[in-house]
Amino acid sequence: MAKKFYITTAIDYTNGPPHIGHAYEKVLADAMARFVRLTGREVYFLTGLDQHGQKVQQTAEKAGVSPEDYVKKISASFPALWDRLDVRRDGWVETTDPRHKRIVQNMLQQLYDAGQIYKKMTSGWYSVRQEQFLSDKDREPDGSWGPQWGQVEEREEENYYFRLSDHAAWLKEFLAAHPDFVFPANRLTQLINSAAESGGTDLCISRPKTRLRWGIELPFDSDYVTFVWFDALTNYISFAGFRDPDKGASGLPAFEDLWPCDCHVIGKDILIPAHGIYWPIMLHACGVTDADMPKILVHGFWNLEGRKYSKSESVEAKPLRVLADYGPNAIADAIGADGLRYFLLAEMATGQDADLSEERILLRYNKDLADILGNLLNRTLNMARKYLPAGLAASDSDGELHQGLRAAVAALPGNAVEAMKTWQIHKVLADCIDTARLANEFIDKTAPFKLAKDPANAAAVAAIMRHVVETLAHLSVLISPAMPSTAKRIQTQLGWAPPDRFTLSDLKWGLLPDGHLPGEPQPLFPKVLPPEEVKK
RNA sequence: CGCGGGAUAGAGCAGCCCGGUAGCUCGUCAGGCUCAUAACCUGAAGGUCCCAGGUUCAAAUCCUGGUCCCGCAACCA
Repeated sequence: MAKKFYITTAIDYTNGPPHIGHAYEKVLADAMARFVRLTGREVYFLTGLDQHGQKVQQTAEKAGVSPEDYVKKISASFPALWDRLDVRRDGWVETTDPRHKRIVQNMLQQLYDAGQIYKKMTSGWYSVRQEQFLSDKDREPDGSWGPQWGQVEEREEENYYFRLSDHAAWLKEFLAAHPDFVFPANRLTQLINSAAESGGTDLCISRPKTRLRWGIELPFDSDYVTFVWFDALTNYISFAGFRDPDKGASGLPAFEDLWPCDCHVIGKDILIPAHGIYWPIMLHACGVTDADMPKILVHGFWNLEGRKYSKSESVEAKPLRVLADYGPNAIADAIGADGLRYFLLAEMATGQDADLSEERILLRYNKDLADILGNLLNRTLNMARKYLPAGLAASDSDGELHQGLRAAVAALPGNAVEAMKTWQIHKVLADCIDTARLANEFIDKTAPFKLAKDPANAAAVAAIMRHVVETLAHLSVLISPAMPSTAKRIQTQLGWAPPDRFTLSDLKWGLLPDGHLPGEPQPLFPKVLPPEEVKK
């Protein structure tokens, strides 16, 4: 079998319900996966949850429940949201999964046997109240420990360390030789600089069970668990079927069909050091070759209303008029799952930061989706049914405006493929909306609603309607990675659907046959207006 | 001189790599249209492209210096 396109997201930490950043990353990866499928390639999309760790243990204790029960409860809210948002995953990660635990222990044992893991005593400042060691970052500006830490004392602790330093030189060479390891390029630069400064430090990979019991036990010392690095990063490989002892029976995919991963979709906060330094070195130390290293796409962050509000002393946060809050569920309540997907994907240039504000959310939805795209479909179907009761008809009527629209539509698939080489999905969407604008202009300028008054213009009207309906059919396919259910709704109304195994290269003028009768128009995106604007 | 990003019309952004009339969306103003979700289409006003130098026939774009904003800095998500 040909290698599938293997795409993953960061796994979400289950110490709270999902927020907009979680949703963006999953929607982005899902749209990428759908786009690649549309080009005809098989895809495996993996996402899931990081359930271990100190914060979960502490939060659970505070709530008076076991970590197992707490995780179970919080974990459910993630897949529920992904279902709602049409995030179609092929595999699902839960780090408490015994199949995962087995591989983590296998890798740790291998590295231990190879002398890559050793035990060392270190000392540091420990907060008794928070049950954690503190770093200099936790100090107050004057160097003291803040009152939130309670009593702070110097403590000694023995832990296991991974010989990161052995591989620092390899990593530098690897990064220099593989500029496509990280996208966008500026993130790679940052990583290379960061790797160049690194060197001597090894990575602490354990916690004594006295302090943290909620994790995967070290296979060579039952008094310790491993945490975050070997626990979470390894999901990309364990759930891809790496060293699967029950191949075929485990329910995991065949590793050779997936690896190396084509794209780890992650946020900019976890590139350095986790995904850019630890992860490739872990893989390298376990014997993964340079040619089999994964690739990484780094996306930006959503800032809440320009982040100015939290800083300025005038704390007057803008009151929300339509949204209950800025959580993904509240936004989807207002503008639908595809409305949210569209906003997230269109508003953020992949890799950059963007602002989250109610104003922008409503603008994107009401303008792009309702006025431009939705209204285009609506007016088109109304006219088609009125003027072409016998369905689409052949016509040799043509003109510059017709040619212009055809040329714009014909350019869409190629432009989309080009833009998606660097995952610029916002460009694909902007292109689609621009084409819908052009179709609106085409209608206004050719004025079929005037021509239709005289039966002598039948051929001209037929040509115009054919052009707009074809345009809409093309657009429905091109927006489908970003808005899968909207694509289906458009196609239902058009009375057309792409046949099985339809790919982008099949997207050519002439999708709809003569005699085709478009369906009933239904508003795709009802306007969502703030209360004071509904007045009339 | 720790690293990286940003500064372009009232707002949000593109253009910068590969110099050549400063562009898009929203908002504002005026007009058109009526098939359509009070939607659509056309036109206008609005900018010292952060500052100061330099290179050039020509700089938003290239070079140097500076200012301000944001993020990250390798033992704990």
